[in-house]
Amino acid sequence: MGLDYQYFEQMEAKIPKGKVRTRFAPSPTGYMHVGNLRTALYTWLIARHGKGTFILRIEDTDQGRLVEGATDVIYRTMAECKLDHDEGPDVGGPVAPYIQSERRDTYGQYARLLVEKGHAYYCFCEKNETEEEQFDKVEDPCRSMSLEEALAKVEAGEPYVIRQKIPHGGTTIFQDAIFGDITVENDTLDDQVLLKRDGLPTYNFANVIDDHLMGITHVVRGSEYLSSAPKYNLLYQAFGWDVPTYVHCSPVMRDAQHKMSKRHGDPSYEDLKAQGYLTEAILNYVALLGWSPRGELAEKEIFTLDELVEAFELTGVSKSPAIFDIDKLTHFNAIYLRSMSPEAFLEVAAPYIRQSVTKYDPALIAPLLQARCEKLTEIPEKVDFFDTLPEYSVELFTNKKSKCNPEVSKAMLEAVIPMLDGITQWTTEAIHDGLITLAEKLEVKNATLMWPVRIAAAGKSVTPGGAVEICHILGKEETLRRLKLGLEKLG
RNA sequence: GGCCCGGUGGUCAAGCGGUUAAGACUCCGCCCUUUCACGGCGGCAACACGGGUUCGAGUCCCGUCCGGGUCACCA
Repeated sequence: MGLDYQYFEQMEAKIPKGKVRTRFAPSPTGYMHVGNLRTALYTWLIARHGKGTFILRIEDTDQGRLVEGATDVIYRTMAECKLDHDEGPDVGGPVAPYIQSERRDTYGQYARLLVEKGHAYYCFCEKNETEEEQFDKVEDPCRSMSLEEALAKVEAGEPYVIRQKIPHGGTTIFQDAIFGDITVENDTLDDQVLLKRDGLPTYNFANVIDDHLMGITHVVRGSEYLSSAPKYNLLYQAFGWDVPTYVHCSPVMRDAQHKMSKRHGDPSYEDLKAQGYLTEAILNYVALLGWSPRGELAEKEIFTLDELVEAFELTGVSKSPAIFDIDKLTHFNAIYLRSMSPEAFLEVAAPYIRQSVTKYDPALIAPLLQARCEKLTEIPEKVDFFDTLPEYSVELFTNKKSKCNPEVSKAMLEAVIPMLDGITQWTTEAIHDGLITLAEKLEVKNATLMWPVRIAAAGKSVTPGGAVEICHILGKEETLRRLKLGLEKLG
């Protein structure tokens, strides 16, 4: 089983060089964590900021965890977020394939190359079944086995794994763009499994091989991998390869001690969308969870994707974990909602309006909502009174600030009904002018007249829009019907 | 337990030896007003602790405490 050196030369020859290349490498689990999304964003941002290449790679080496349709979620999310990739399983590229399960042979080749170089060895030990509380490092007997003996066992069909041979003694220093230089004693490192018994690589090994072979210049990942980084360095050194820039990001937390996780019911990107959040708002918020702009831009919070590309610098990435604050996301969402053009808002709001309104045109209702909702999902409840007047209590006619009580309200409605009945052109202007003029005539505050009208028209104490807008949308006939009903209620 | 990392208001955070320690969210007032919002103005609230170094320390060093990560043939 000699090694095919030409193979390695060919692989090396394909590696693109000279510009920034980053990769987002999710394992297909079926949903996008907020933390994952942020990693994807930062990775994409580094590539775009550096006018480089962004690659999508699928890490599916865990055969036991494959989920049907899971890669689709990744493609869809990336597309929705406009985090476009230049190379990947779907679009191809110079260093294809971009799915790890299709690169199986490569990992085996490189693992054996490493054995030959003396930096890895075959291990035939039985799987260590979860030894609890066993922290002590023990020397693997296979480490000192001769290569001839090991190869003979392999020939004989004995199952094996390939382990990294960590040097005894000495220290390894690795540099991280966020955390700086970190030094560790080699003796604290384990002889990591590189190639599993099933012939597939471990995550760590596959990463090193792929990142090198794909010419990745910046490796962005979660800080949970920080402690395995020295082993990566040793691997790069063993192969004689350049070490890429590491960018370790601290996790997005649900509270001070727990990472956000699907298990605990924390929302994924998809969940947030379903809760009425806009993609742009989610991205903007997530960008600022663990990164903040420097200098002049330090106070800026609202960023378009293009602005992020321009402003994003590694120096602004935080070392400490950040707690996800749904209230602040909600605030960002409200800002995005309000800043949309009326047409754009109508488009996103219409489906929600239609959930509870069928008799009236969403285009008339949407303008009342734009400044009044923080999430799209709040809409149906806010406008439910349009289709059907809810049951309501006469108590609603009492309002201190508007100087209203049932008695006053009754008088107001008695004056309003004939006035509205006389309007021929049912426009907001006509209704507004009619009511204002009437208030003047009756010598009452506008609020005193408006309050009972709105209550009778909507049957709710809090409504989007005021009396004028609501009456206008309801139409003359329905308005008069409701006001008369209110009057009856007031006896 | 070993090793690694982190620690500015409740939350996100700026700060790079000298500042009245920014800003945003939340919360609370006030103004605007046709309810509620929007908008405007104002307010509450922080350098984990102890030692150094220095004329001077949130900023540098050491220790303590607290939190996180990791120690898989999972990623």
